[in-house]
Amino acid sequence: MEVMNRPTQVDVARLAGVSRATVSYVLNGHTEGRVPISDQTQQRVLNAIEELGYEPDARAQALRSGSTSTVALIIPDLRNPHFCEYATGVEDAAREADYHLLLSSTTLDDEYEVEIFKDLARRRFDGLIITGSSILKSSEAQTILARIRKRGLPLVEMNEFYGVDSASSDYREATKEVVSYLLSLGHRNIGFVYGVADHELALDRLEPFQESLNNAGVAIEPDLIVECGPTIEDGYQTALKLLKLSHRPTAIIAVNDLLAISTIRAAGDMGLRVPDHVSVVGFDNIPMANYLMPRLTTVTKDAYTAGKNAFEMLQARMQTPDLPRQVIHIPAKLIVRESTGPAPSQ
Amino acid sequence: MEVMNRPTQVDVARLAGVSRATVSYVLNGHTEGRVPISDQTQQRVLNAIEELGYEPDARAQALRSGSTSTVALIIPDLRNPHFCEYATGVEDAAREADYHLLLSSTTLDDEYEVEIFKDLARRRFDGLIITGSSILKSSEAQTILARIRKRGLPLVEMNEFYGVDSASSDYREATKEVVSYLLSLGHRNIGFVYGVADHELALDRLEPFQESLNNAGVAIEPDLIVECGPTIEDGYQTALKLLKLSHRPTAIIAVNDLLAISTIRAAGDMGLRVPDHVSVVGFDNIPMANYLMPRLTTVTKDAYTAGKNAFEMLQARMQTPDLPRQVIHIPAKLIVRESTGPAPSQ
DNA sequence: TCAATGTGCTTACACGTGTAAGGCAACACG
DNA sequence: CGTGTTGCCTTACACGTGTAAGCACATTGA
Repeated sequence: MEVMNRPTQVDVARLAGVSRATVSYVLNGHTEGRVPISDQTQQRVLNAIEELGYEPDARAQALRSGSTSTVALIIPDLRNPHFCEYATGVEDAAREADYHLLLSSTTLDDEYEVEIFKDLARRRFDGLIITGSSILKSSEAQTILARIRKRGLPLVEMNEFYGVDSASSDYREATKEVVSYLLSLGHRNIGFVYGVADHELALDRLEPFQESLNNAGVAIEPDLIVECGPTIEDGYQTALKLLKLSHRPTAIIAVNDLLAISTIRAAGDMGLRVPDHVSVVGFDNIPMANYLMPRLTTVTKDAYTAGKNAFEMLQARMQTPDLPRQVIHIPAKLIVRESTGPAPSQ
Repeated sequence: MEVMNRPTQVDVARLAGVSRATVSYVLNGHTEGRVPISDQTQQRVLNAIEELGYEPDARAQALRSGSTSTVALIIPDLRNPHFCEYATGVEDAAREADYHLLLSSTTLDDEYEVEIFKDLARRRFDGLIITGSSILKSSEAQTILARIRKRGLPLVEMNEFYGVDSASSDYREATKEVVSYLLSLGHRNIGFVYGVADHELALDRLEPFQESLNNAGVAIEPDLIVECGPTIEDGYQTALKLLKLSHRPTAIIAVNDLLAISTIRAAGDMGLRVPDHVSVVGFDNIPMANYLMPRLTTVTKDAYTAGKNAFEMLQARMQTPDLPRQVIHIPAKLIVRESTGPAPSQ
């Protein structure tokens, strides 16, 4: 098949019998004040455009105007519905503002993270949203980030690791709420499934967890806190391990809903019912949490509006770069459903 | 904060005391054969690059070279794990080949679909992968698509609606397998939750379903086939409706796993146990299907490798545009787990 | 009648890059 | 000494666009 080059303004101009600049003016609607073009000529140009199926070249426009109408989004894992929610929020907001989304997922792979980030830096986009900030640990990535910031490129982060704009919703307060809720149900042996790609990423859950137990005078068993990978299977294996302990936990907190799902499954496979024998709490309130068996007790973080907020923030910064630092905290709170109940008397 | 323009080759050249072309040659490694550059000069250039933190401008490169190293992917819904799997496959393959991903989700909204598509057409990318082809129904979108194809832009579709390259995995055979499996378990009253954004999108499940029942001499009750929206909640409501029928189905097929999840939930809310009272089958085999309560009987479609395949196909086409039409069928087959069982004797 | 003001269009430059073609010195060979 | 040849670098064009500046002509006002 013959590859046919797409038409440019030159082609349109030739067909309409005018200069290329005229085409550009017609396209951009500068035909009123500054550079008047007669209705007749405009019509000829428009006809030619129609006939050739001309579409402006976004690359040339980007080069010329400096703006790409693209924002880049880096998320840790496309497979986690939570981040998809977030991405959807960003995308919808971006679409509304006529921006495109350049999406990269680091697929939770440290090796690639820096690579992706470096590669992304070569691209031109008008703004960048970073979620899982483990990317930024490598010194190489740090250098690039410093450059980006120096250049004044709008940057929004989901967590609050850098001094840039952030639409964050940390789970600190909510985690305390979770723990005191479980304590009030009589649980004293609480397991913690810490499945993350990067340790720092979920400290807002681990730290208040330990702190709350301390404050309540409950001893923290180190082997009840198990660090593992971020996949469903990781969560499953870890939960199995926890439930096989001699001092088996009566409640398990998983750092996200995905892991909570496989924790419930693990309990089931050991003949334990949720919540009768074990209570399970997740985080993120992914859309399906309310449709599972049992319905999942979890912590909201409206990822969709968080994503929307992040983009809007980015947009504000793009419009007025001199804005003071923006910070939004998105409130998170415990949602009690069916996966938690009183500690078994035993 | 002062917005600082990023350095260009001109800046590097000035600092290194050479011409801009020299910088370009050093950057592209043409220093051996065609345009030799002395080691000393190369070093000066590299130092200047380092000092300024120069990174080539992807826009200019794209304009100059004609290639954007970007492929666009349109998926119907970022919120459905199935499509996320697919997107992850595409992304991984793309990354490996040093391509970027411009991701658009139509968010299942007809109004936006055409808009997105038109908008995307203005962008330059080296290839396009389309999944849910309802986009292509509007005549406007058709025109654009025709142009794209005429221009010879590599195009891969997931379904097989257009005569282009396709990495499809239709569910026709697998659906027959599902029905005969359910029939063998004694089910005669089988419900069908048809939750899709676009009717055509799941005909590969509806048609063989009806056909198989016909062939088996089982009457098709029209009210057992319920069309609904694609969200979890849609599936939940629809399943409730089905289960409240006087001739309540003993098995329900949902067109995807997401809807199957909420179908199971609906059964639970009506006091029906799965699979004892009702059997449920989904499609797509999303990663969590094997971790649900009960584990979901579903139909595989390895979305991840499907995505990978789609990209590889696209790449083959990009490298050699004259390739004959490529078609891959990804095999799909029934996976029996825990959500199906013998029809209740009643 | 002649400058001043529109009107309608064109010519020309810039954005940052890749690369063909050309120039200039040094050196080898007859 | 004249004529390649080689090594190193520069000048110049092209990609497709937006827009400032300029040019030709008609119309107006004194």
